[in-house]
Amino acid sequence: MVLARLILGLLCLAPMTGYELKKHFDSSINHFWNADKAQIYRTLAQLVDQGWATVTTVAQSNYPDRQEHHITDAGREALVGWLSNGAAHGAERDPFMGQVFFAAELPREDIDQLLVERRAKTQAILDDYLSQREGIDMRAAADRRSFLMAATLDHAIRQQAAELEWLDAVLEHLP
Amino acid sequence: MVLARLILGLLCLAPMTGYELKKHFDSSINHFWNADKAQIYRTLAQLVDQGWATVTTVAQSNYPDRQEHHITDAGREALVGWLSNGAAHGAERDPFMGQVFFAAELPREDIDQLLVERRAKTQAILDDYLSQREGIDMRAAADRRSFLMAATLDHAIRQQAAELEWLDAVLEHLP
DNA sequence: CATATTTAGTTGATTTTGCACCCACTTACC
DNA sequence: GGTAAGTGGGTGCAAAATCAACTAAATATG
Repeated sequence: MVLARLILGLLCLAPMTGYELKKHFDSSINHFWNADKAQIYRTLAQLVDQGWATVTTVAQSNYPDRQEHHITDAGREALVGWLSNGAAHGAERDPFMGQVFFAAELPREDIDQLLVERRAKTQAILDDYLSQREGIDMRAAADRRSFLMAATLDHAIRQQAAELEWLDAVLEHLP
Repeated sequence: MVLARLILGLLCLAPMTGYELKKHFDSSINHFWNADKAQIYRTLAQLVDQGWATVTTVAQSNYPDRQEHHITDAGREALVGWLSNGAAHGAERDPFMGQVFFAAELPREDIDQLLVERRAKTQAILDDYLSQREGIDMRAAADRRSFLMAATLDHAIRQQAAELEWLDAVLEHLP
């Protein structure tokens, strides 16, 4: 399961609660993965069952107890195992492309609307990624870890930019 | 469900068997969606239950009977309904980007290997898309339906090309 | 002549996902 | 002072997706 590995990756950076993991998914990881809260907690439980993580309850003065999850050596091994084997390069699912593929069933104005709406959303996402990118210290990107993390964001930026160009081309040439 | 709409879209082009649908997914649609055989047959059954498609058994001399699925008017309505509402623009899941994000756990040579392998796969996929693209009659793309279908392939080509450029940039600048 | 591959469809088990809830307590805002 | 948002953790359920096997006949390939 991919989600399990991503969680292991994050736990490898620091011990964390499910709640904190969810925040990471929604902020740092959102450009290439998203995860449901419930799924994160369930996967964490699995990781503990498998011996890839351990939990320690840390009491706090005001807030609820933290269920801090720590990666184990076995967990690190599993992560490295996943990283080393170049996975399947499949899936690539995009419902919007499905809509475009069959859009000829719509009247012309509705097709334009579909594309224009998508353009706005894509632009918004691109802007979001660009502002995330600005927040990254370029000196820090000299170290390999930060460089690679920033690189995935760059990838997302390139993808969104390419999609914008494509949308404009389609809007222009649509017969 | 997205799959149900995609199947409706294909049935809209011509009545088909589950087997033929699977072939379409593996050839014409593969650049933005893939579907399991079992799932296609189950979704077809659902479509019939919902009244969005009908089945007629067509006997053949040599081969097994064809369960030909025809879209109904209600099915066409459902398809158009899906096409008109600009869906959520979410998901964007890419396990490989997860591997890159955490690749710093690997020794330098293994990171290079990960990227180089991916480069080869991406190039192969791009070549495949490009050869599919060659097979498209440009005169036919003057009609709107063919244009839009070809456009989704162009999108995939742009995405793969952008990924290649990105991979090269990462390979070059990785500290 | 034997072994794949193609056509066509089906079943079962399991996993993964998504959605909607629920708890309890604290701090911030108007 | 009340209502929202944040911290932290969960449950239950259903839909969707995946994997693997199994049926069965015909045709193509070596």
